[in-house]
Amino acid sequence: MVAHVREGRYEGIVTRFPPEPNGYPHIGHAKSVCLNFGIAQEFGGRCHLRFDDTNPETEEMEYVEAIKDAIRWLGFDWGEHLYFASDYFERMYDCAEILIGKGLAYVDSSTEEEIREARGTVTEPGRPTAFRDRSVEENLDLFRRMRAGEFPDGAHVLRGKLDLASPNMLMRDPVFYRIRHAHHYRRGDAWCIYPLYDYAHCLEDAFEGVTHSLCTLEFDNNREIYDWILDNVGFEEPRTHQYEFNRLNLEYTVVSKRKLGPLVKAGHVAGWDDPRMSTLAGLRRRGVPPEAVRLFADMVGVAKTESWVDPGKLEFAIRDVLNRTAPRVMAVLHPLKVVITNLDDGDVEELDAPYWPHDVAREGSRKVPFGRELLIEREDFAEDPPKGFRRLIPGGEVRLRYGYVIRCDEVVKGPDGRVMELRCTYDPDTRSGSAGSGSGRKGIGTIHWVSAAHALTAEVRLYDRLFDTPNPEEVPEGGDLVDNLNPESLVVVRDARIEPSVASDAAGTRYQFERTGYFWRDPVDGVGDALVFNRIVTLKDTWSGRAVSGDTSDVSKASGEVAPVSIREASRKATEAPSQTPTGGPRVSEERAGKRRADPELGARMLRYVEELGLSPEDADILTGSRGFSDFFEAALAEHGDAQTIAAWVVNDVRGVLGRGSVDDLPFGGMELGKLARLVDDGTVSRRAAKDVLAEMAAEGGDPATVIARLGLEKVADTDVLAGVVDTVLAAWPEKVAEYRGGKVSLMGLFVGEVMKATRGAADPKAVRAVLAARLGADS
RNA sequence: UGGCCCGUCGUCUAAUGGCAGGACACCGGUCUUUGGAACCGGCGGUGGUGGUUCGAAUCCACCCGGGCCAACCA
Repeated sequence: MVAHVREGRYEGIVTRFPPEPNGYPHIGHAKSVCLNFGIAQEFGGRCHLRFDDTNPETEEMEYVEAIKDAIRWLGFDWGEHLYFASDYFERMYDCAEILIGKGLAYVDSSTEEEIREARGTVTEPGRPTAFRDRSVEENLDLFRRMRAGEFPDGAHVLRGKLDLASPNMLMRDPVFYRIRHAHHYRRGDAWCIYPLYDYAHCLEDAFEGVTHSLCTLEFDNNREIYDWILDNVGFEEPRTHQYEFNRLNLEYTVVSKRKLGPLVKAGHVAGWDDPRMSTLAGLRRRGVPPEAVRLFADMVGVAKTESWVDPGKLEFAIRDVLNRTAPRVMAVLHPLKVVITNLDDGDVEELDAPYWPHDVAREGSRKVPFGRELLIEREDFAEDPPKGFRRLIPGGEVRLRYGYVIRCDEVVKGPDGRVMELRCTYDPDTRSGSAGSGSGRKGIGTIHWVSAAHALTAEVRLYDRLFDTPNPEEVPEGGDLVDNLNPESLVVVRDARIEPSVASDAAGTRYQFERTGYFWRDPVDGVGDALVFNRIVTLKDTWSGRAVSGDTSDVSKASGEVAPVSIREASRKATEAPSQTPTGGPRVSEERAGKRRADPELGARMLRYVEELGLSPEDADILTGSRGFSDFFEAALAEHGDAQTIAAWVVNDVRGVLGRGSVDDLPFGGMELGKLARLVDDGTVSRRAAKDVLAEMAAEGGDPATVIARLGLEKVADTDVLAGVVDTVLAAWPEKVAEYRGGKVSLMGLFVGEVMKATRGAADPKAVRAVLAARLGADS
């Protein structure tokens, strides 16, 4: 795409996000949205929002609104470029008539079953149905009557007339239109024929002037039809082209409308916007800031390899954003009463507590009341502390965040032995920020707290991942997705206590509850007086992780639990399993062997290449894969004479420039290759530069000597000349030279490469290496 | 089983045939009135075997592994 922009191939970049409005968008869609809108932004182009609503049976207005909401929430704007595929039905219809007129589409009156059956399988070609050879007139007539509503559902379809024997199943006369007397959510009953994806999508892109149509990997096979339709309808270059990227897979979650829906229906979650859902509505309700989703999309990137992303990455993105934007307040989830014995009932001090830690450059603070009765987190006290415990213990001290150091003098227990209350004394000289605040108490822990008399009671919903296996969709025989649900994905704490300041905060404020995580008020259940908080994400916790791995490893071993293996690694293990046993015989392609059996002459050449010419069986195999290829080799050999050299050129380099084409399409023949090889031998051109010459010949044709002259690639092997270039290069990379002399010999490639670049590939690399070695070895 | 796509640190992702780099995770340290954040350091990778080349993650071959395709869904 960068290349397209540089070449000026398109006037401007146009992308599109093309959802079907048949469900709620999820985090996977967010990746696509960020990609499409992000590219448009980056290249100064535009991105369309287009609803791909060609299937009247599944689509609803509710979903188009949900999708628009989600995109706006993510922070993107389609401006005036809002489109609906259903608005293009008339134009699509016209295109179909063009195809019919060209004899490239026909009305098939077979049943669905018959068509499927006649399509063949991946190993057997398809065969025509009885209607494939209808006349243009008959097809046109039938198609018009299909539109007019003369036929019931399924009576006819319009199919492209492509190639029933294509190895690509999608090219075996795909269905373009089907009859559906269904009510469309936007077009009502205006149409009773509806186009299918492969037919419609490329046209939609083309109508809108899209330049880059980005879709997920599984549409790879569809690209062939995409191009076929556009070419045959008559769209000319520069037109839209399809490019594929990897869809987002997130471990421990499902990213699929099809799988998400049943969870909602069965009541395993509270709805499409349940905060545990991977829907954008769910993420949004949970409190995830949109900026974090965008950051996450950037972090995972795009590629063509199927990837499974660790949800820890999303969590990192969320924390990264919230750390900078969420004010700190204090809340106690599991309260334990602390009585400050050297304070009287009426003693209340308003302590100043900044909203931001020292490393977040923001201003602001609130008052937190401090009095005789406090509440601290139950787990911040331990009668029998583990090693390294830095919180309150009997007789020990701890600092109250923004307040004083207290000492635990007495532990009061109930009849059942449960700790009911801690009786402590505070040290008035240690108020946070005061002169004596740190005196002699380095290394002391700090805990959060609230004043019992002033704290507000709140419900806090602690969310965790919805599933407890990396790939929830992978279920054993007879199992169900539901079996993989994490039973602790939601823990509700009903009597948490929170400092009173939050009552007056703006709606939508995201907080950090110090030391416990990021939270915000649930936008549905937490409005008005109802204090209901959702945990957005925990804080990173290096302590409990350590404690857990230390304490419970034996337990998990005993219970037979196996550490979850990542999906990628599992597949790699499978790769390694079969031992690599190099077979004794030559490795030849079965396909080419077949061709040789069919053409005895090729078989004979194979034999001759190995026995007379002394080529390796592998090379001989490739060279005899077809008559054309073999002829090319022989023509080159006739010109040059050395079989090894020519074989290497043909096998490794000619095939490289060929791409998908055949040698017969090359604008030069074997003879020219032979000449080129001779020019390498006689020192006219370096082998390296000769590759560039070959590429040029493949692109423009021509005689090798002429191309060399035109490109100015005559070999430079003169030591003095090279020495000059070498010195220039070394002078430009002083620190690399030092590293090289320090032992990093892999840098030689860099130097050689730079010299080659400076001479545009004309230098003799062997000579360069020699000069370089001399220079770098000397004066060290 | 035919065709197509894809294999780079545990994970995600870079590297016109020329320095295998970044991020997350993990481990260690510094700092710290959040066991947070920040900072510093460490661990760790080109699926395999051959070939071409001065030089291969990149080009060629074979093998291994993964994915997609036989809806009148998208």
